[in-house]
Amino acid sequence: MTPVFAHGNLRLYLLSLLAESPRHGYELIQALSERFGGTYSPSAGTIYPRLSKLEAEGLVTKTSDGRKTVYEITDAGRAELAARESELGAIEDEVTDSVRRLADEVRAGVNEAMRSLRADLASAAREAKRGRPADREHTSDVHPTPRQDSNAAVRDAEVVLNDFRQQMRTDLRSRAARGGLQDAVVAQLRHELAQVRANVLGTLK
Amino acid sequence: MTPVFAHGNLRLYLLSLLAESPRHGYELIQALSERFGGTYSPSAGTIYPRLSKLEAEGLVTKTSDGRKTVYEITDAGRAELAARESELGAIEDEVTDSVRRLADEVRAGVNEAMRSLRADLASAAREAKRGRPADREHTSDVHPTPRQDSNAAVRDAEVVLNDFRQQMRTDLRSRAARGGLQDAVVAQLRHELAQVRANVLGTLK
DNA sequence: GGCTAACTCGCGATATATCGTGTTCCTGGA
DNA sequence: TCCAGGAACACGATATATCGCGAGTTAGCC
Repeated sequence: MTPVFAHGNLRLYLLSLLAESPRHGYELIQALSERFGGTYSPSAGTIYPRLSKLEAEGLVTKTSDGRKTVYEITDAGRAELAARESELGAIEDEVTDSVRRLADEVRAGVNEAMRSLRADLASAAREAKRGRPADREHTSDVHPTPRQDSNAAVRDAEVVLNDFRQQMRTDLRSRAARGGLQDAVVAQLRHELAQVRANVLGTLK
Repeated sequence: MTPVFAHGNLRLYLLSLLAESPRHGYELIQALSERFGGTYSPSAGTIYPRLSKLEAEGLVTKTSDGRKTVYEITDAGRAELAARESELGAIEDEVTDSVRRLADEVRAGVNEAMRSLRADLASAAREAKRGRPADREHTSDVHPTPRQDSNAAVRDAEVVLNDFRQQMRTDLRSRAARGGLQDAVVAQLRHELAQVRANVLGTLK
């Protein structure tokens, strides 16, 4: 993965941010993210080691303040910054370019497309292990293209089933909370659901 | 945003993971992510408070080991888990459903589409300024108040509901796999379930 | 029995820090 | 002058912990 900041550039950029005002680490991450339209969010693993280094070099000072750690630029830091101010504009342009390229890659990426498929696979694996009849419906689908079109009906059915279960649960629970829930009701539910299943199975045949 | 784990479910699920083997917090996050096909990755802010709570309740123990903090289930934890083992299957299914729905939303989402645009806007602004250029499963409370009696029926009902859902799902999916599942069947299912609910509600009154 | 105030919970956001990998840069010796 | 080895660097992954919001649940009062 091509880094957004080239060798030494982040160091200088952090210094320029701290020249505006003292900040703590997380604020610097946010500031960077904001400056590049939310597209680039440097990870903590990028920022904190750099800040430690800057401190070791005497360009910033660290002040612990409760949960936060405020960093402040020193005179030496300001001097360093002044000496290399001309580089800053170029750095910003470079970063903007990198970030734009990254965004394009993400947009074209297939990354997100397989998520629901993977969820199905995981659940199928789990069901198989539990000894239930595994429903391997999607496992043969090699293509990342989601099966939602061909299976819209199945999906609808799942929503129907799930909603029903949620509602019944709420009903029964609130009933149990005030008064008791008789076993007879549960028996009735069991019976009626068995009936529903038989009916649907009949239609399918 | 609808939570993936319903009220109290994460607590139980974490316990079940720790029953398999002691783990540290980050491992639990990974384990959860793995179980749901990488689709659901609980944040640290979800896991650590829950672990602290479990520790305060005496269901797990915390052992600091260098950079890591290993959590281990206690006998009390195992007891709690055993008492509610029947709920685990339902929880897994629920989570799978939630996650699938979430994935569908993301897939349909426009989120990523504006990124590079925003990067452009941010850079333009900068140049201008530069002057030129699930439901509720719950129940086991924090306080070990034994009231299993009123809950036994609810538990039974939950098992009934879950089994039904599981079976119907398998039925419908295998049907969809060989031939098509007509919308009419889904409509029928919806209708019949509404009827069942009305009947049960009638009995409750 | 009904209502609501208090409490619990899931979770993203906030906050910090280290480690390992792959790359780039720089320096001293051939 | 060239180039090899090491230092410096950017960064994702690893690791932990707290805060506050919104939604769900319960307990207690009437």
